[in-house]
Amino acid sequence: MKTFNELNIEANVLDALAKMGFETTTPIQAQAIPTALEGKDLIGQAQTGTGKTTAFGVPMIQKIDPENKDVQGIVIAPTRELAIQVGEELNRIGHNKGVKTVPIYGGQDITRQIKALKRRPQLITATPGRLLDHIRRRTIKLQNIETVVLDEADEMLNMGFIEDIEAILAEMPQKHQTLLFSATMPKRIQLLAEKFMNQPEIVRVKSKQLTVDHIDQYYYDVKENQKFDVLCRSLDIESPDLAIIFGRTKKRVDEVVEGLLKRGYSAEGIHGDIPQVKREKVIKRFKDQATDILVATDVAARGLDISGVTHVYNFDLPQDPESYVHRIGRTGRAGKKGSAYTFVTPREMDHLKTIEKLTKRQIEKQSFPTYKDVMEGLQEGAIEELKQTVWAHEGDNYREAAKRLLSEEDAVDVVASAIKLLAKEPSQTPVNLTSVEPLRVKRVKGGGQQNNRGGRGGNQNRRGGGGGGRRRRNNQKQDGGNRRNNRNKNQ
DNA sequence: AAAAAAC
Repeated sequence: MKTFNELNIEANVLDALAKMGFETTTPIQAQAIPTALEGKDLIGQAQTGTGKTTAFGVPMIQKIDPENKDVQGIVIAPTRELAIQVGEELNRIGHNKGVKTVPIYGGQDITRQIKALKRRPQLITATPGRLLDHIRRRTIKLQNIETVVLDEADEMLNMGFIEDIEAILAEMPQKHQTLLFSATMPKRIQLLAEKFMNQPEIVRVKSKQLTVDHIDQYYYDVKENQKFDVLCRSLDIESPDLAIIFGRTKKRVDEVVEGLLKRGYSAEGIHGDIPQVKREKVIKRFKDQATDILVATDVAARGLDISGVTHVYNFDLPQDPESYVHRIGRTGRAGKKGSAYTFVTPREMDHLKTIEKLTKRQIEKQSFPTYKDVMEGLQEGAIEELKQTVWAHEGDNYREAAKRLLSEEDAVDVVASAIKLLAKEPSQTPVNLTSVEPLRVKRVKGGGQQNNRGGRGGNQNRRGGGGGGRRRRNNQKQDGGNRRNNRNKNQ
């Protein structure tokens, strides 16, 4: 494993990386940084969560002349949140060098962006449409662009941005370096590379490194109308620190949020019809752990890097098997462990098999969570919470109160009552979801998938038995109605 | 058919 020190990175960038806690490189970084530093065009076939942003950010920033106040680099990303996030990371990497990055995306007041651009950032991270808008308004000038990065190129293709991308690339007046990152390399992206790139070097992260080894994957075999109750039970048993729940449609997301709120969970939703300002607030609250549960469409499936996400739920199977990998990649980040639970209705079982083939991992069937499981889980959690507070009361006057109580009541009864008080019965408020969208799967001819993953097929069945209930509960509910709204952060 | 994205 290589460290950043070995890669000819200039001191102040290296220093910034160290401050960010980055020492050893990921495979894509080790391969892409030296190539990009040589000034070569590069195609990086790598997925989200592999350290891509640093892989292109370091060479991009190293190349910048901080005395020059023109825009010297542009990153194009498929979603607004991603543009924001990449911008934040570039700002950190470029901080010591005095390199400024401004995110440019739709849904935000354009005069505000023009003001930010007047402060002369050297880097811009953008979504395609708004970037094009600025280019045509001449509020972003391209004459000194040195580097262009296309992030998640295949996703931009899927979302129909390819014409915008081509229009942007065609506007570039002079020679520049182009770095293209894509999880898959469909024909259309290859053509784009041929047209706009100059003898690109191809860097591939091996298939095995693409898979998500530290994420435990499970599925629940459910009927459509059981999903919501199973979700709540699973949340009660698992007690995630932070969870993301993916739904298939915007309406679906709204309904799940509403249902969760009705039952006392702390949840917020995000999708493309939510006003941009609210979207950013929702993400911020979730990052700050002020909200425990984020319910989302695939707008949040790619690239979002939120630390502390312990659980991902696929409330609905994703249409596109690729999307499954991206969704579950929101957990288990930075080497931490994560769990992914997928709800599968009987007619969707074939689709699940397709996903298993793609990820080369078996997704383990999880037994239906019973009410008894939930109560056991809640009780265990309550016991855990009690245990954590036991020593805290040493020597204070609560001990005296406890002695008085124990002189009157049976000790076991007292503790049992305490557990019962803490292990609040889950809300049974009826919730009825109406937005059942049947899954439509593209028919694929003769197995000719367009995903050239370069690996063998077949499952690598890595975990045999141990199908039973595993439970880890850390945080516990507080009192009454807003039990999930207050979090017990201190151990 | 849905999702995302420029006004």
